[in-house]
Amino acid sequence: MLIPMAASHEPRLARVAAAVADPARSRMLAYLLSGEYASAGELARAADVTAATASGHLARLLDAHFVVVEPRGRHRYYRLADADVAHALEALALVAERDPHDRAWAHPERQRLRYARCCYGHLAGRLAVDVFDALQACGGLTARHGGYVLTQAGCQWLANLGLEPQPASARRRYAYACLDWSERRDHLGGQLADEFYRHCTSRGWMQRSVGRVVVLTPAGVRELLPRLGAGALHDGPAPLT
Amino acid sequence: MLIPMAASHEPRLARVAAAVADPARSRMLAYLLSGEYASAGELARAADVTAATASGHLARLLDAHFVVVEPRGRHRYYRLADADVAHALEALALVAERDPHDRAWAHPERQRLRYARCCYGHLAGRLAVDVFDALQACGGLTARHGGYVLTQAGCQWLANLGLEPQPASARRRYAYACLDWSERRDHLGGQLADEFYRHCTSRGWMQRSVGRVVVLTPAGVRELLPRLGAGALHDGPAPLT
DNA sequence: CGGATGCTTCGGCCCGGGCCGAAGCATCCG
DNA sequence: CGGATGCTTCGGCCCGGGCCGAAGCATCCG
Repeated sequence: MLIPMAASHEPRLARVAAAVADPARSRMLAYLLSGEYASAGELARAADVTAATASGHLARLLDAHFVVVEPRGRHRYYRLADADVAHALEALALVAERDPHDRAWAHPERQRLRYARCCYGHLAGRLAVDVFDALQACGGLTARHGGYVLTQAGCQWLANLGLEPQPASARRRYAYACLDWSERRDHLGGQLADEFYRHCTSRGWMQRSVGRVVVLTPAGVRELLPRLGAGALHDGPAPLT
Repeated sequence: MLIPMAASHEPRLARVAAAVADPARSRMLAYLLSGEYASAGELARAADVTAATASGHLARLLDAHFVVVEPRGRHRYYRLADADVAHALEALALVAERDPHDRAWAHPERQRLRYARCCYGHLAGRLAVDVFDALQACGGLTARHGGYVLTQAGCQWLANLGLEPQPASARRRYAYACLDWSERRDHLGGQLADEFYRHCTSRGWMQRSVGRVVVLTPAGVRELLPRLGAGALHDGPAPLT
């Protein structure tokens, strides 16, 4: 009332929430959140409804711009529309899991997802937050037009890990803070973060597992973790699958 | 299906989303998001429903642990339950506002809220993110048991602003990354952040306005902004109310 | 080319939950 | 103490939208 934005703004908020506020749709969205993409039939099974019902729900999720679809022959593959949607879902899930706080995260699959996962070509999760923290703690990054650039100290820190970053491409953002939904913290995104992730996998420090899960290898535990400040060593899940 | 967590986890996600997925409730929540706390009658007016209807909705929001209530005589004052709830609402609002991207933020009230506001005793918003960035860029913080401690460089940076921080209290967290919903970035929370905010207000660099809004004074523009890296100077709203 | 497969559209059923007015209860205030 | 105020509880109305089976359409594959 006092704040005029409220009147025009809130119906949209309700409409967006309504897209999630159904057991079948929420199961579909959770499935996509862990899994990346899925066909309509796969989502129908995940939501435990008939294909007809699933189709209606998917039309609604498309309409709300929660998912996008790519037809491939007689299949239609759905995935979450963008990082904002994934973030909103995870923020809601955090509220949902608040009370029995450890229960849901305690599931091994979800715990691994929380520790390290892929996020649009770069690393996300607890491990990625630790990397970002370590890079910032040594003064390795300075803010520059809405993102970051590496300082001398930052280059040195990466060189110690054997990574010599490419020059910044003109076509994409070099480095920016990307919200980490599971940690409620930032990690690094952009060209530099992609290079870092590729470096880690090519050195065999981590490898892609099912869905978006990334697992740390023994080599990663030995060679990467010690570089990441005091908190990083302790409480990841068992690094081997 | 593949991921067993889905089956047990998602109904709760739907239940939480359902708490928001109603025009009247979403208007109430948005009102509390900007405004801090409100009586049942005030929320009924904000949601444009009768007191009876509002009472039902508020019971439901209480049940979902979205709000908490404090009775004060014949009034009952409601506020959002915690920062997780505020964050989830704002994450949903960002999805809702995605398409006509600048429209909602363009409202002056909301723009000021986005630039600087109070968040449980410390500063939040774009300005707070800039402060956090500046402190990290100079290597002023090191990660320590899930939070941060000041380095020598950090103490120096604060001393340049005239702030000599108190020793850490045993009873609360000293400094931690607090998710900034409007910026999708972190800012600093905890004892240190509270001291920083009090210092800024006592120096007259900023002052509390309506609701949670904090406005920067000309003194703040002159004495605080120049310390905050290159990005901070440019695009805040007009600092004077 | 024709059956199988994947998905959507259409109709019709049903129910959770949003709405209000009236009544009830507690607090406040003159 | 008694009327006014703030809020909730109770009943009863109504409708949006979730569900499925059947039918329809496109693609695939032998």
